Amino acid sequence: MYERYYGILSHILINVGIYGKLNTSTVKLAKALGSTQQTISRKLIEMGNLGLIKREVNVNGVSLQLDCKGLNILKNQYRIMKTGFETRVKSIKGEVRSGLGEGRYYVSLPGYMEQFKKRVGFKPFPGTLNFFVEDYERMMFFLQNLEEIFITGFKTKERTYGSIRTFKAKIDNLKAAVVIPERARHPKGIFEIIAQHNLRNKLKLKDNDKVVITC
Amino acid sequence: MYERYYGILSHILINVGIYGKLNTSTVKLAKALGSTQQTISRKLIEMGNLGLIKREVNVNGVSLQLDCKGLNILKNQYRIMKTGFETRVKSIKGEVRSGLGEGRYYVSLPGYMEQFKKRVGFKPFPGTLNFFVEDYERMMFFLQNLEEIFITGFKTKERTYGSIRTFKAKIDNLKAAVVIPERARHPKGIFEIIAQHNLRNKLKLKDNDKVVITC
DNA sequence: ATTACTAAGAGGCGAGTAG
DNA sequence: TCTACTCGCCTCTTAGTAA
Repeated sequence: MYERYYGILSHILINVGIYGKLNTSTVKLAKALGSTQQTISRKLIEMGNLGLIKREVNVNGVSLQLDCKGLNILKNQYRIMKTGFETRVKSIKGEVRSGLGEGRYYVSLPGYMEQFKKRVGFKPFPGTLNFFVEDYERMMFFLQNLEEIFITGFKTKERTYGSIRTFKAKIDNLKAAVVIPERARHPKGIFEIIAQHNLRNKLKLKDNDKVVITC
Repeated sequence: MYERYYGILSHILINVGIYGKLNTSTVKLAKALGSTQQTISRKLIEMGNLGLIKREVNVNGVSLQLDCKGLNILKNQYRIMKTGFETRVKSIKGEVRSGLGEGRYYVSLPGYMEQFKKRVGFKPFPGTLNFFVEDYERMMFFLQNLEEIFITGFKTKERTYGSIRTFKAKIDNLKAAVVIPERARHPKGIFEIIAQHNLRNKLKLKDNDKVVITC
């Protein structure tokens, strides 16, 4: 609902804020928004009738101001986006799981290992610790908080290896990184983490033990 | 451009953030967004083709993830709104001007005066100081920073008096308020400010003197 | 220069339905 | 169930043009 008016509403907002009157013309607006004079003219009339904007026509063009309803539409949209972008999850709880040993194989490949060493800040132990996170959505917002390092894929004569999304994190205050291979299919909620040492030994972890990953 | 996809894009963002995969179905999405299964299905295909989302169809429904382009669209829109809503202008420069004495008349009306006393925190001197602001847009963002008090209009036997947007501010560290009558037509950039005392006397101001209004 | 009407064509929407 | 196609309807867009 009202999405078709977002362009004009935001244009007013960014130019004169929530209280100001924007003196412009349908031609200028059309150019700014990649539309036509006729379409803008019609939309402004509609928006006026809907109570989204206050609109005054004068000899130089039109004077536009956000009206309550239009302002609320923008505010709601802003609130949604703010939640999405600014939600800060500082830590996440997981349970240790056994993987299939694939992580060990991939991490140990020089094509990945060299990039980890150079860009993540440690030479990873050739193996991954798998863990399960109950609240997948929360995990995603946790990842948004972490510094992302993009490990690029590579090719050998035999096959292609995909890229790996890598997020710097900490486990028990040890430097670590959550790794999400572009192509790998884990069951939902299963993630992998790498660190300089064998985490199972170093932290004395066994399956189903609780772990906390932090920023 | 792409406004028609904002609903779906924001829905993904708020549910699983910028990295997550959202497991849903076209029916669920349609209900959540007030649309129909067919329309959502078609839009998802379009969005996939446009590179806005990564889309996987499975037996339970669809799995959706923001793709670079879709994420950038959201980020741009967010940036625009953030600028519009969060721009913080702490002070504004103006030059003293002479008004037409209307301010004096209106402020002194009991219908307004009582509200000022009760809600703005001082009994205003019956007169306004007019000032001119070069950067109208900046002034609007300055106003956004101030506490707004809405002074409602009233009727007498003779006529109707409109409402006055009132913003608490300071001039030379004195409590004051910028007043913008709903109906009054000032030339662009001309504003009025009220305070407990006669500002022209108290601050020894004459026309064209510089003043600074602060939060 | 403006805004905005008209009319025709483009394109989105959703009921029905296949797979 | 699910997705997604077809097709009729209707809305939106835009060129032309009036005021």
